[in-house]
Amino acid sequence: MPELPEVENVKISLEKQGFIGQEILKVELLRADLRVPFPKDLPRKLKGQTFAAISRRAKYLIFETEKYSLLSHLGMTGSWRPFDKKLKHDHIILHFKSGVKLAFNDPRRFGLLDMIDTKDLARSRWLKHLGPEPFAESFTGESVFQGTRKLKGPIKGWLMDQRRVVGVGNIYASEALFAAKIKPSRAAGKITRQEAELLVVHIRRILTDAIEAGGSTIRDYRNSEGKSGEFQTRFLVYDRAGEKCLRCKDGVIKSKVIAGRNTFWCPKCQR
DNA sequence: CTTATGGCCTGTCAGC
DNA sequence: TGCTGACAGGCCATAA
Repeated sequence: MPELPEVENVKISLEKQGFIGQEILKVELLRADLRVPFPKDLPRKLKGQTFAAISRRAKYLIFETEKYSLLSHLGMTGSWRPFDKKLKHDHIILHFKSGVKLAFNDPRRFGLLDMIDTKDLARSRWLKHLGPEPFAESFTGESVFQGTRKLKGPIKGWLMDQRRVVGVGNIYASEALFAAKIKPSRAAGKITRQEAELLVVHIRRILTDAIEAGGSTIRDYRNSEGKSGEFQTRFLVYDRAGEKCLRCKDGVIKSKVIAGRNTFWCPKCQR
């Protein structure tokens, strides 16, 4: 579900609600697993710890304590919210010393929770294969150009491959390629240096705008205060199949499954 | 190494 | 009003 802007907004909203500095008194597990089993020692390791920071790496949200980190992935439908009353699909509830509680809810259960020693985070099985953050200095037009040479798969798949660059999922891949005027089906290896440069600029711009707009809500996404995003009102191609292109006013937006997911583009102004 | 595919789950919506 | 099938913002294992 959530891509980088959505996860970033969950992080911001959790910070805003004062979850940093909260000491965990009790961990209430309502089931044994999500995408993978919860570590058996998860409650024992969390109990007595205090959240020192909440961070994001790629689409992972990480609650850091001095010793351990609770790493979470929202999958398609995961959400964190201050616990008030039990809802269907609540899977874990953290009880804090202040009396406040925090619940993780995930209907489809594509999400993930794991406990990792904070010092080992970057080397963990979840984070070690990840590519650069889109805002990292190392992510440049030149690095995209070099990293795509000779690849035959579609550029859209490359963008969504978290080993290449993180945080871009199905929606923002279509939007960024539209902005850069590149057809999603084009072989990654055929992207020119100039196009790679444009792509980086637009990925950053779109992600930045989407973060500021509170992310995109198609259906499920809410931040931890229950607020929907607004960026879905500014999609230029995503979910617009059959509509006139908003840029060239001539092409009709097409859609087709590329890299395993529905993809949208303008056949007239994307090459 | 790269790329394609299937599977994990539930909920919702369109079409019958 | 059901029922069925397709589809949904992600990721991983597997196979070719």
